[in-house]
Amino acid sequence: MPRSFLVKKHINSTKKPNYSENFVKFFFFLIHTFLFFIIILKYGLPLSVIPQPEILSPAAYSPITVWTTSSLPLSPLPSDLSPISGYPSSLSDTSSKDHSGSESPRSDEDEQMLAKLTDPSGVDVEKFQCALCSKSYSTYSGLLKHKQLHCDAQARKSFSCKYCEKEYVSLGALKMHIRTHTLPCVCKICGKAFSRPWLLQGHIRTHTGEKPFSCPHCNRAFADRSNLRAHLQTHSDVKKYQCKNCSKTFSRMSLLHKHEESGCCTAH
DNA sequence: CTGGGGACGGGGCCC
DNA sequence: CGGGCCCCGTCCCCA
Repeated sequence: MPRSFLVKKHINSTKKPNYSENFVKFFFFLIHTFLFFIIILKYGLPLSVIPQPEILSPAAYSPITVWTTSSLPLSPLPSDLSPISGYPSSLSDTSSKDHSGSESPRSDEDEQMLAKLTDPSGVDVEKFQCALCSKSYSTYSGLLKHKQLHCDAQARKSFSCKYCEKEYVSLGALKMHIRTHTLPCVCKICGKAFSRPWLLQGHIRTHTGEKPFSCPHCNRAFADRSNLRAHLQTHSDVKKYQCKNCSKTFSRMSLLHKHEESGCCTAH
């Protein structure tokens, strides 16, 4: 039963691109582009005036881009979707804070603007719920950060191994896994290959006879820490693994499995 | 058959 | 992001 925390879980088994989501992004891009030209036509095009916040603040967009909690876009606006520099940068800020909803002081203004953007009347701004995991946040920014860090990442990112069928949620985890296929660490003595340097080190001890892990209860020594740990169980009165049927305890899970397979469980 | 040792795999955590 | 180390676990072998 190998642990596989990093193995990607197929939340909705989507390796395919989300075309509907892309369409929504494109739709908002068109709206923003259209608004941008409307503003240019209305106020002219002196470049020094373009970033005027009273014109280009998100509040200026609120009559058009009001997002209710039920119609929020599933993914954050990409930076290239924002046609103006005055748009709140926190929308695409993945580097600050976690998804717990606690906000940094520097983003308070953005939060207020987002609250206006979301609901100018100030009514029902406490509830921003993730459609995937139902977690709620008091601000839209909090919801965005949550989705960027967790749910969207889980749903979108998929790093597949080219040697087998495994998928991982992070590139680092995938790279680490690929080493189990490429086996870059080779023993100079016998030529055996390993995925990681410390595995090779442990193997070299089988050649040198080095046993750096000593038992404090007897004079035995081991080349592998895990083997020492298993050995320590033999000194313990309380064995770690217990049979549910006969309450007999074992020092190793493999011994418990053997015991169960030998018929203890079926005998009861 | 059982208990224990040897060797090793793989993911997580920390720096 | 990568390396080193830790922890948990498995498989095989032998007394």
